[in-house]
Amino acid sequence: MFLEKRFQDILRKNTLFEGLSEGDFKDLVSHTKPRQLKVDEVLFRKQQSATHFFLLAGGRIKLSILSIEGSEKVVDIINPGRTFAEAIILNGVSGYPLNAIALSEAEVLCINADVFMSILNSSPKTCIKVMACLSMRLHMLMTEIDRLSLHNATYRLVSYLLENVSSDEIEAVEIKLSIPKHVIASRISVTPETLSRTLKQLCKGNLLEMHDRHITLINPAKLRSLVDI
Amino acid sequence: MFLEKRFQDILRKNTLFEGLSEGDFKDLVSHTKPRQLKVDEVLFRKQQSATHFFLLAGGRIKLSILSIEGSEKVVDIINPGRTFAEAIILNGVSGYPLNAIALSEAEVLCINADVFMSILNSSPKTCIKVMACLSMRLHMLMTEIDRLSLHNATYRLVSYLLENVSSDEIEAVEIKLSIPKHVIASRISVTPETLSRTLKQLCKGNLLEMHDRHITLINPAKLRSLVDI
DNA sequence: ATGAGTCCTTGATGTGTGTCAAGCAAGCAT
DNA sequence: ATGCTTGCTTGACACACATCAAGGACTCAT
Repeated sequence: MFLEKRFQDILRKNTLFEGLSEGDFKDLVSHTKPRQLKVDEVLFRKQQSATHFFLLAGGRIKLSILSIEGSEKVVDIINPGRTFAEAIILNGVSGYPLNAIALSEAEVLCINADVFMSILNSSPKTCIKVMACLSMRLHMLMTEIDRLSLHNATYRLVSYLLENVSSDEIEAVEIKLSIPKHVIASRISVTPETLSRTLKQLCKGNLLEMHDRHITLINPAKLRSLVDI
Repeated sequence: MFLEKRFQDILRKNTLFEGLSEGDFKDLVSHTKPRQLKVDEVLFRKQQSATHFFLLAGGRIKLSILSIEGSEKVVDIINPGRTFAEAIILNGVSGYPLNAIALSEAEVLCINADVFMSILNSSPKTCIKVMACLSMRLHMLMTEIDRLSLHNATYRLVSYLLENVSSDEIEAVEIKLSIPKHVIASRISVTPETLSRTLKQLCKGNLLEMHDRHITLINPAKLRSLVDI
């Protein structure tokens, strides 16, 4: 058991592992390695064989795919504490279906897929936890499809912003964007130009204020009413 | 055990249940009821409490959500043999996140969620199967998001059509659409008008022929090259 | 200081797709 | 036959958003 204590704590806190027996957890820990990433460093590429899944300990990571013309679409932005690629290893055979690239300096825990699978095979309780996690992610993706197909750029931007504040916020809130705007643009499937213009429009409508990466939601309730169904 | 033999066979063949012990399977069967649906009949509505999930034995069912203005978006079209709503019951508390409505006369098997959950709790093997199923669905949703955000109407239509033919088909293939075109339009997130125009364009480009609901893919390989990344 | 490289903004222009409106064909009830 | 409904098509038009092009503000290396 060589993994630093702080990493072990992070692992233990994650929903995926909190149900594990002490023995299973030790087993998992002994097969988990930390890895440091520099900005733009690639954790894994599409098609690469999926031997591990990951827990982000620090920094930001983008999951992205490449279109024919070479333009990049950011499918998801991973924040610290979240696992990713765990859905993929359940399919066993195939490789990663997308790229994982560091947006900033980052620290990930690499969890051995085989070890995790053998733990699942012996513990229904963990299985249920994992399934709950998967089905939550499914639900998120469904709402994402919802957004993409039913709504416009303003809607997508506003709901992205609102994800970053607690849902009962009434007062004005300031958000500090931790990633470049063009990454957010890709995340919500618009061009950087459109994002810029949409933000400006919202400012003009007195719904938010903006200074560089500091965005103040002046009236969260009103913004929420824009996107609620 | 009152369920008709043919229904039991359909259940047994599904990947979700093929790993079950004889005892568990009998248990499940005794809590599974068939249900007949007429065209446009509602199996369940959004928000309704999720007590069952389903296996389609015959006919077609659409899963859809409603936008603010009342327009409908078809999220998925279920074909016979597929289970649906099983991801939802893992979340326990909440209700169905979408509507399920029959596109034709249909026959569904209604599987009791509680019984299934208790089986999961005792059988890691089944858990893994379910997880594989969930993660496959995750993967499908991701490619769906991919399509929606990276590509245009033609792309989405062509890949929808290609889903209906085996992937090694070289010769011309005829497809008979089993559902109205406007449902397909909603499925691929375009209006019926756009679908009509796009089909016409593909005809003009000698990529397919169309007579009512009979569509002939003249050159599947060329179509595939349109959508492959 | 100077130049190069990001990141972001802004304007001009183009285009894909939605919207509105009309019409045709087929099926079905009266 | 007549009218009604449903599914589909077609044209005219509008608009959201992408694309192209340029420039400003900032950081960093030299």
